[in-house]
Amino acid sequence: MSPKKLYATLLSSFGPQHWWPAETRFEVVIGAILAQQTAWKNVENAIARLKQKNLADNPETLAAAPLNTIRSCVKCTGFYRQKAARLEKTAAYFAENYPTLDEFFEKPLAAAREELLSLDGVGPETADSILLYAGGKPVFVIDAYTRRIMDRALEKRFTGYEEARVFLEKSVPCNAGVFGEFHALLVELGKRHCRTRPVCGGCPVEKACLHSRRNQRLASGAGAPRQ
DNA sequence: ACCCAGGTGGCCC
DNA sequence: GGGCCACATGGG
Repeated sequence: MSPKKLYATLLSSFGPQHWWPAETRFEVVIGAILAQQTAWKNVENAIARLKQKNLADNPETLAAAPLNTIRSCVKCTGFYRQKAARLEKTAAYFAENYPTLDEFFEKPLAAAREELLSLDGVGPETADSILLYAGGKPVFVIDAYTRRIMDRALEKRFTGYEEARVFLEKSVPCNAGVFGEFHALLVELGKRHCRTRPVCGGCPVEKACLHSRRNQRLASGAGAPRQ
């Protein structure tokens, strides 16, 4: 199946996902860091706590907040000592250089991307999430779901992040709205299927259903695939 | 009592 | 480039 076909299939079965769930650009930045290796529900919780203390409004206030306060807010997302420190440092960087974030996103894409990647705790996926969902830049976000689905549904393997990104960016119209929707749909597919059930019925993309490590193990011999 | 979650950085070969 | 580890809470 081609990526384009996969996109069409997912869009018609799941409908638009309206990502990224955030009220401001800065909330996207915060959420992108907090969402690492964590269920989104925990991120919502953490952002709600930050907002309650008015710490999610702008980089300055977050940068000025006591580390322990940030920790207590983000504890529910795991890796909370790391994440609190990285949030504070990232906030300090923007507060110092681009207080409103607007000037940052006016920069050329490549320059903005490199700058994000230089921040502690911001790797390729986090950087691209910020560029795409906060900045409206046409970059495709590659996450674990996307890789597994590419492996199994498209039977395509990539050597690294960049190769996967370029491939997906070329697979559909180069448009931030389309990229964002496609990525959100891939995550939705991953979330709905196969987390608890090795084989799911009614999946719009059957081959994508065996994508977790556990399910691959179950499917590849040891366990008889049940139905 | 496991396994997994919308990763990243450090270190090794 | 690839493999392994630490980071840590919350839900299935």
